[in-house]
Amino acid sequence: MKQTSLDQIFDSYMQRKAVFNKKDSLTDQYVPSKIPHREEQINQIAQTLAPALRGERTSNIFLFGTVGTGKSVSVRYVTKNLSARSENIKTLYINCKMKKVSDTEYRLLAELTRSLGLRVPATGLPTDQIYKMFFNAIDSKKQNIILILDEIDVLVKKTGDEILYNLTRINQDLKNTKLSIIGISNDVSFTDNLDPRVKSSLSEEEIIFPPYNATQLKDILKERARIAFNNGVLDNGVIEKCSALAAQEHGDARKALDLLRIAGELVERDGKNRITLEYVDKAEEKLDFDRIISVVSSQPKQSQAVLASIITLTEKNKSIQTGDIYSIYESICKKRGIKILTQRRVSDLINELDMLGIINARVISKGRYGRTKEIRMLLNKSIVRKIREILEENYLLERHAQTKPN
DNA sequence: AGTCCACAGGAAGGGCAGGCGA
DNA sequence: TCGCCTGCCCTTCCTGTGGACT
Repeated sequence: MKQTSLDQIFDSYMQRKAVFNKKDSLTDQYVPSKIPHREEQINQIAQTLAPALRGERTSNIFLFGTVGTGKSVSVRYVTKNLSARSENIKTLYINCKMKKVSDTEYRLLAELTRSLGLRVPATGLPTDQIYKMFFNAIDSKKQNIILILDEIDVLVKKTGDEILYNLTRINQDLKNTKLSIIGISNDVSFTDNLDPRVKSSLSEEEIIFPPYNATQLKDILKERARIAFNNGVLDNGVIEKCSALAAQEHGDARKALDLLRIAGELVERDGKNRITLEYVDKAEEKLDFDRIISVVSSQPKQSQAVLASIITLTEKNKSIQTGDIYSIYESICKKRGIKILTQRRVSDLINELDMLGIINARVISKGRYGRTKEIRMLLNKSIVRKIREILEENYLLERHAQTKPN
């Protein structure tokens, strides 16, 4: 791109009336000064944690609710205010879903210890040693520590509940520090499979976060939009539309905020200064598109090869089963010189693609003809086309002679 | 009622890379 | 450098299974 055109872009950007005033307030890191429709839950959390102000140990709390129901933000809201009142109250927040950061017992303890200012190697130490390090780090002075484990269900599903057992018993050995745990789970039935001892000590208090309805989402968006955008930017009905779309997704406030933010970004990019309903549609499309594309691009080669097989079969419009995928997968690997994994492993890779929401895999029985998984592509044609391009670039699929018209 | 298909998916363990202390 | 520890990816071996067919 030539220098002049860059200047033009920057100049015209600066000349335009800005869409955003404070974009941060539409992200999920932002802790607003009030959180509509969560007063009851916030009070409950605050009452449970209040004894920390007197240096007493507080009950462990378990928060349940689907994605975007305000669990994390409510907890952060309370702990932020609590920490402001006392220097001796420290909050450790960790999201257990962070791949390669906190999704195993070792990594979780390492990350926690690191957040306390110690240097910890990424691997290499025995778990009991890292446990000791963590223990010593938190027990170094008289204080209350509130440990927030977000998406705790992901951790337990992956590594078992032993770590929770250890953490919930740690208070017996701590001399100075009082530790309490706040577990946050998106999976409502999560505690059913926990060790009863862990369950009882972890859920001394249980708080449910029901999904927001469209009206509640509207209140939340109004409040945030007031801070986020400059006056007169929003067209009538934009907030309502974002709320309605997010309400369809199990009342997910995060999605509602994302829609609003991306709509604003798209408007800015087009050099306009009004967010219209049309831009909400575009934002929704972009949200889906971006998520899937980044997921697919970051998949390892083997997983992409499996996906390439599925796309090949989808294009043939046949019903797709594990065995079909495996034979196409084998031929792709042979052609490209990739190591061929066993069917057992490929079966797991198929399950992973299912978990990512790219495909739908359902176990079916064909009676005499065996049991298998029936696989369906979940994505629409434009996304599949884009994925195809990515796989072509990675030499996992042949280039189409020409793209078919729709 | 029994058989049998084509897998599903659990359990155990091998091999590797990254990292530690001695 | 060596022995030991970890997580991760993968294989091998295995048991389980829904329902069409005999």
